[in-house]
Amino acid sequence: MPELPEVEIVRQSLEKKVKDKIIEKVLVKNRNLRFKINSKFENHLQKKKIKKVDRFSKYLIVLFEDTSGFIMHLGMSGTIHLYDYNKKNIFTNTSFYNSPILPKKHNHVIIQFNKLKFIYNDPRRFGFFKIFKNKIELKKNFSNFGPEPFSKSFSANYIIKYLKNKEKNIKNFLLDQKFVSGIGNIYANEILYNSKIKPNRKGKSLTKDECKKILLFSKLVLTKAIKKGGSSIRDFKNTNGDMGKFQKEFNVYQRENLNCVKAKCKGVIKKKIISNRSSFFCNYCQK
DNA sequence: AAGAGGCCCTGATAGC
DNA sequence: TGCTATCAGGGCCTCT
Repeated sequence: MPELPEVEIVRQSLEKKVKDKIIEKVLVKNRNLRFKINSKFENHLQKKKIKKVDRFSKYLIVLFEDTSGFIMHLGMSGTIHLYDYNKKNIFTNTSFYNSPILPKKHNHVIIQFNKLKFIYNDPRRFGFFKIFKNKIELKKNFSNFGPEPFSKSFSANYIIKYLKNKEKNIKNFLLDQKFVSGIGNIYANEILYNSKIKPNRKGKSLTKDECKKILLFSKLVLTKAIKKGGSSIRDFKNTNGDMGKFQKEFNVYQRENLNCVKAKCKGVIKKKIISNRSSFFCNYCQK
């Protein structure tokens, strides 16, 4: 599920539930996620009071009062489920619903608060948890990352300079977290559609004007997605509550062979695999 | 050294 | 209680 907008939605709703709560008990059922969960993980979390839930790129950052904490990544299939003992309901990062049904398989990490249970579920196990002792240790994790699209340092000049003389295609740059942090496959496709640039264009082939469009639409598409509650695709058919709504606004993603949504455009959305990821684009209005 | 491709893993779906 | 192939919102590692 998670690109930057989805992770931000999770962050907002998770923080409301766990802020100022004290961790009573931690149970790791399976340490073998993307990276093996540190053997000190349980002790590190024990009795800590949560000050804040932060986010960088697609990473959630749970901060304790003593400036230590842990990083969480949801990978491709990670979901968070919170069981509220008072309200007897469950919040997940994919939807809100009242049925007290929790997934049965793949519940790898359980964090117990007073009257609240946090469950991390991840079938594919591409997600991970990583503890940090202080701010410096936290920052180290992101030292190789490029700016987020909203950051001031993600500027037209930065993009122009970065893409100069580069052979790699622009789609891969948008997915490259060293270039820009937080964009994944859905939004890369949508940003390129809005910018009217074909995904296979080489970095060095982009004009200054096109670089400015990349800048503008990176911000715009992600902002709009956050406002819409992110994108919910697949696996939500059994739930009734709030889902993300941005999937209704996809212009190209998963729209293979459909007509371009742009008025008067005669184009058709094509699908092409670029670096093992599906790329969708209009064969007419994207140049 | 930049860039392409393989791979980690499970589950849903389409096609046979 | 069919089987098999393909694909999925990520990103690290290896090879050239």
